[in-house]
Amino acid sequence: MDTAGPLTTVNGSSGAGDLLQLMRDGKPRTRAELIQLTGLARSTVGARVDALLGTGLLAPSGEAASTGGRPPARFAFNPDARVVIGADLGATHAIVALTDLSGRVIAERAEPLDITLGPKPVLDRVVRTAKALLRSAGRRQDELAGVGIGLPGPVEHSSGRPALPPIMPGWDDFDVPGHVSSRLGGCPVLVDNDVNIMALGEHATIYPEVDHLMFVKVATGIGAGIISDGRLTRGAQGSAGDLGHVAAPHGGDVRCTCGNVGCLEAVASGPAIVRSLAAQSVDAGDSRGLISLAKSGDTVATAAIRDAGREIGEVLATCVSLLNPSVIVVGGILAQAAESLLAGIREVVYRRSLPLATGDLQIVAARTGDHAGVIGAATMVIQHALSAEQVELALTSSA
Amino acid sequence: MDTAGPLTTVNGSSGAGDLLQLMRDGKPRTRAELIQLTGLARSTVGARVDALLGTGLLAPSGEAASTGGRPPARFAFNPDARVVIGADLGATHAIVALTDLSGRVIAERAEPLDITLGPKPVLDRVVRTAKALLRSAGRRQDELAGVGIGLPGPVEHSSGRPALPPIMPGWDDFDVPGHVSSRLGGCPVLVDNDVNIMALGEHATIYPEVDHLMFVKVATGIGAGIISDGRLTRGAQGSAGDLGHVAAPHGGDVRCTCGNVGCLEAVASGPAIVRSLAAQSVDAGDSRGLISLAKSGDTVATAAIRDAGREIGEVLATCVSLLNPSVIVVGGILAQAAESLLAGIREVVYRRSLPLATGDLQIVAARTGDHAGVIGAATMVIQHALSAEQVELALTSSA
DNA sequence: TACTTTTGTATGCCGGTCAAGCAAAAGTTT
DNA sequence: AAACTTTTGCTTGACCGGCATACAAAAGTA
Repeated sequence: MDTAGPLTTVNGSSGAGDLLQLMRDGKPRTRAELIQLTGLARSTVGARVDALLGTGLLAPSGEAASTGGRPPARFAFNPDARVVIGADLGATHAIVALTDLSGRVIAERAEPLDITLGPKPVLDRVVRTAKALLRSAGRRQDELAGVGIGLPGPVEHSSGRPALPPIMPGWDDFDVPGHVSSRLGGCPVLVDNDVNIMALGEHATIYPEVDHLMFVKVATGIGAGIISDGRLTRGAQGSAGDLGHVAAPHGGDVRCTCGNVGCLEAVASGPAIVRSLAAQSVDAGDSRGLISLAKSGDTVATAAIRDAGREIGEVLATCVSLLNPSVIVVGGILAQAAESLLAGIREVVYRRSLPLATGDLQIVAARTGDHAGVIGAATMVIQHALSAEQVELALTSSA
Repeated sequence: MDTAGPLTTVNGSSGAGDLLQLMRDGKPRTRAELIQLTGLARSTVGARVDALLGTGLLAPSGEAASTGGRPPARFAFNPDARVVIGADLGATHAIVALTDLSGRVIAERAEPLDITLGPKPVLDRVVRTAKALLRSAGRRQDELAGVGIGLPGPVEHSSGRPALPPIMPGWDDFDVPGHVSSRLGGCPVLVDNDVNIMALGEHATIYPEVDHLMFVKVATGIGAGIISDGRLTRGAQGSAGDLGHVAAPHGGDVRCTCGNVGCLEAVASGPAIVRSLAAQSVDAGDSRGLISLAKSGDTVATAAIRDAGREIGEVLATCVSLLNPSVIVVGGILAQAAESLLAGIREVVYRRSLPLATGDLQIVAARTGDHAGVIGAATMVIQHALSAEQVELALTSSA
């Protein structure tokens, strides 16, 4: 006899997470298609679909054409079931976005914010903005699946604590997830390096099929996020991808802020290019000014950017040989002068790398643009919240 | 043996593979300890232990001290349950070894073998040697868990076919596993690049706890095998780690066999060092001669090796920044002059890399020595054969 | 209205796991 | 030698997830 109190619904929800993974691509499917796709029994698929409909993660999506009988109902992943906050903190600005579960930005707010103010004031500001975004979108806090934060420095991802960040005084070892989570109803908070996050965002939204990708950010600093076998590579201390202080082949003995000489960042970053222009009596002001110059067709500026691209290309050629990626995405503010920068990079990489490695290597500009950071931060949270384990945990606890 | 009668033995073997993973460390344990460790019920653990005892993968290992009652029986992983063949093919030699399931070499045979003879004669020779080793060790062919083969060129690991190898004429796209497996009773045959295989071997046998490791082979060529997050990184076309034709910072315009100039291999490989000594009127002969010279204390030779180390170090510094490994293992014949080579490498890497990345970075010589290749090849097979899925598959099919 | 196809619901079966109990085995203590 | 302890083997009953099947209701087409 069934001693268990309430009528235990025919089937629990155990494998429902796996089914959701299939639906993540957004394509609507009928039950029959899911049976075909998973090889599960009809009753099992039915139960799991029901469970996912209950959470809202799956939603009806019209009917398919009838073949003479009752038309099958279609279901699709419902990105609006919950929302996510993605935050991209730079040295002097913060962008906070509210996205749906597909990483689409619903609302976004950018504001100047000096990261040197320290973690508490900065994060409190982010939290305030997040709450404002939620409110303006008419979403409740319990619809928030989580918060993703990108920081301009090394972060130990597993704990969410910055690790000796050079430009973030007061942030070292600060418990970012704890501080933010307690102010947003205890939702999950994930933190990572800004470059890793951009790599994640570009990979998930533009190149989901590509298993080996490098995202290179060229701005005030130079860094890379590495997707290898479809997963982000963080390295032993989480400092993987730190290309800024690699030796540039023609770095000479230009002094770098890190104390070393000839670093890539000292010859090919935004400020470095501005300096080299200054030496040629062209005053670009800052990176932004440099981009304006380049866009206006200034040949000295475009040549300087192309030279920087060549220098970066030399380093990337080594990276290509080492990692054999299929795609290199170039982002950061300098990528707004993509033609010149990419021309320099491509020129060197294709010359220096072996045919086997460059066979189907693409070198392209980032397509998520200014949003790269926030989209990536949101993507990190989405991947976590929509993972099979998390979904099943949510289902069993709500049942 | 159990007859497959109606009385289905209390418990099947489904989760037995997981339990074996716990025992892979070789430590003997009692049933009680396994219950504690896995959280499974006593009956379940008992059934799984029985199943594994049946395969021989687990074996009794004495008794533990009694605490007043019947002393508990101890069990340990039994590496002698089956054997593995590891083969390391170089340009001019072949080493074939018979190992147990812990990767320990039981018997080994090295013989000169010209790889340019083409796949069939070479592989047939390997098969013959493998059979001889099995016979001399008194092992039957059905005790063979599989064959691992390392080849001196790029290999598509998933299919086991060489991919446009530069020094292996006739091997391109040859079905190595098919050819070998059909001659050895259909056992699994896994193939990979020789450097990847050495990385695997050194990682599994010496640094099992390290999640991020680079193995750098310095010999006729220069290449690296990358372990990232505990897994081998092969890249999009399987050519990851190909450091030989990366630009060396002081490569100048030395012409390389690849057609490019200034490649690392053209200035820091064995033959390159021999050439540079020749220019100083020192005749080392070949790489082997060079090592003898260095071991005899020849200062010109050791200086040249150290210089090569510096050159390699420059490239590795970039790799360290990119991948942030905990350990760099240097192997290949040149590592036999480890003091000089490592001194050069360390000098540059520690100078050029950021403190965060070098914080706990070790740069060491390979410890598996000449066996690195065969042990790695065997390790690759062992990891496959002892994976949870494979073990359970074997259990269910034998039941 | 008759036919077809999808869907919901109920039921029995199977295999894996757990919890509990009992008896045998193999020690230690008195 | 007898009593006690602890491990181990074996059995039973229960639960759970998933499968297969059956049947009826729903929602179309012919």
